[in-house]
Amino acid sequence: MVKDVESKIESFLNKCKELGLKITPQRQAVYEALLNREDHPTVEDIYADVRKKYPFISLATVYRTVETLEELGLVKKVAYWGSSARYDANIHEHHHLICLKCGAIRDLEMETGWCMPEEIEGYRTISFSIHIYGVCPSCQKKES
Amino acid sequence: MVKDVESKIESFLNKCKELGLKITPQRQAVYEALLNREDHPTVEDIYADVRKKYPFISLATVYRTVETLEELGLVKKVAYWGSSARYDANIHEHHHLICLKCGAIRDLEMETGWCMPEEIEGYRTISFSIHIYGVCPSCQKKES
DNA sequence: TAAAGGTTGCAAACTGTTTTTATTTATAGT
DNA sequence: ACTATAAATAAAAACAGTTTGCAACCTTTA
Repeated sequence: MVKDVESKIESFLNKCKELGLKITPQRQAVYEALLNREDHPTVEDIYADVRKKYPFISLATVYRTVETLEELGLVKKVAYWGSSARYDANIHEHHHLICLKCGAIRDLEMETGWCMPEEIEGYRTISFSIHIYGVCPSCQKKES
Repeated sequence: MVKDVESKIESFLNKCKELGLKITPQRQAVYEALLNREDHPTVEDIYADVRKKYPFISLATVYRTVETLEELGLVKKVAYWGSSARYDANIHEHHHLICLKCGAIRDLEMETGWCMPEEIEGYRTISFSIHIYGVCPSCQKKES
C-alpha cells in the first residue's frame, strides 16, 4: 500500500516535469494528502490535512492545486451531491455509495456485469459510474 | 403527454392538501415550469421561465419551492457537475448522459438489467443512477 | 368575514470558489 | 554556486450561488 503511494507520487513528479510544471512542496503535499484518504474529501478537508504539515499554505492554493491535479489526470472531481466539491485520487473505474442524509460518499469496488456501449444517442462514451443513493450506517443510527 | 402533466399537477395539489401546505400560484407555477422541461434546469432557468407568467416572483421563492417539491418527492435534485444545482421533475428511475466538455446532462431511459441489492456495506439503499460520461454530438463537431 | 398561520418578497448575510496583485520560489543556463 | 526568468504562492478582495430574517401578504378554516 505504501509502495503504491510512492509509485503514484513518482509518476506525479514525472508528469510535472514532462509538462514543465514546477514541483512545489505545496503541490506534493496536496497530492499526498489526497492519496492518504480513502474517502472523498472536500477542498476544506484537504486544506486541514495539509496544514498539519505546512501551516502557512493558503486555501486558494489548494483550490488551484486540485484543479491542476485533475488536469494531469491524477485525481477526479466527484460528481457531488452536497454543497462543496469532493476530490478522489482513486482514478480507476469504480462506483459510489452516497448518503442522502449527510452527503458522505464511499468508493465501491464492484463488478456489475454491465457492458457500456461505445456510443449512446450520439454521445461518444468514455466511462461510467454507478451512483447508489441510500442512508449510511451512522445516519441510520440517528434515525432510531 | 398533456394528460400526464395534468395528472401530475393533480397529485401535487393532493399532496399539498394532505400535508397542510398552501397552494399558491408561485408553487404551482414553479412545478409546472419544471414539468414542461425535458432537460435539467438550474434554479435560475426555472426562475426565468416562471417570470414569463409571474414577473414579480422572487428568486428566493423559487429556491424555497424547489426544496419543498423535493421534500414532497415530486422533483429530484440531480447530482450535478457544474457550479449550480439542477432539478428534474422526471422522478422515475432513469440514468444520465453527461458531456465532459460542456456539462450538458441528458436523461437516458434504458434497461440495464442490473439488480440493486437492498443493502450494501451497511448502507440501506434507496435508488441508483448510472452516470455515463462522454462527449456530446455538438462537442464532437467542435473537435474536428 | 375574520382570525391564524403559512408563504412571499426584499435585502442582507453566508458559503464555496475564483481572481487579482505583489512577492517568493523552482528551474535552466551560465 | 549564481543569476535570470517564468511560474507558483499567500492574502485579500471579488464573485456567484444559495440561504435567512423579517415585515407584509395571502390561503385556508371556522
